[in-house]
Amino acid sequence: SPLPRDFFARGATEVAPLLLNCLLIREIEGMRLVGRISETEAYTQEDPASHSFRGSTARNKSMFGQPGRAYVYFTYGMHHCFNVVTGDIGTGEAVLIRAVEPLEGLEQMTQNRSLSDKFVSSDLHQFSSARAAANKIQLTVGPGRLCQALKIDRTLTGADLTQIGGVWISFAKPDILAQNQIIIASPRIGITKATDILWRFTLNNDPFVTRKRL
DNA sequence: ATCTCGATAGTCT
DNA sequence: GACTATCGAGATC
Repeated sequence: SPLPRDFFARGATEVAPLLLNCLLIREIEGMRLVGRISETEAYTQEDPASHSFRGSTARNKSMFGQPGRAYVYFTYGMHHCFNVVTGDIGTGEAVLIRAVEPLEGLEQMTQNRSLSDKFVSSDLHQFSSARAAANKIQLTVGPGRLCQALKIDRTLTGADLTQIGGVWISFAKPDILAQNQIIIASPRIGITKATDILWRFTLNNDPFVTRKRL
């Protein structure tokens, strides 16, 4: 079931770690693609690294809108990045989803990523091999990669993530506390400002992260 | 395992 | 005109 609006109506730094292990669900063309969120980053309005730092613009205005909706931007001329808007209306905050573990629809994700059919379909049979894990990482680990795998682009900006259908987010599975997992905070990736702030969140011993060294 | 670099187009100064 | 919340290939160790 979807996370409620209240979940997102808090600061990005609070929401970002809580999104770990929640399910990102994409429903498109009669298909259902599911990933477990494994890496997030918080961006706030007072944060020089944030798109919202210099105020609302045509591109980032959804960051200042209703919490629980999507902000998807296009960068480096070829990649999309998927964000979850947080905080009260009028505050420019969001959580960047940097990686998920692919759970459902792996064959479709493989096609969306333009990877060879053998690449993942062989994994379905050799499920626990190291090769299978490495291939899954290629599928959805990285903000640009997961958007390509889940067919997420700018047209989804403003999509309501608290409502089933299109793109939405479901409660954590498994529950972080129940699993005795530890949340790790580390510097955000790919930015040049505010690099000392530890607003990137991952779980200990989770292989579905963009960098092993933290 | 870690690095360097090029691709490519939208956004903002 | 400069920069970019990235990725993949190729070089180098």
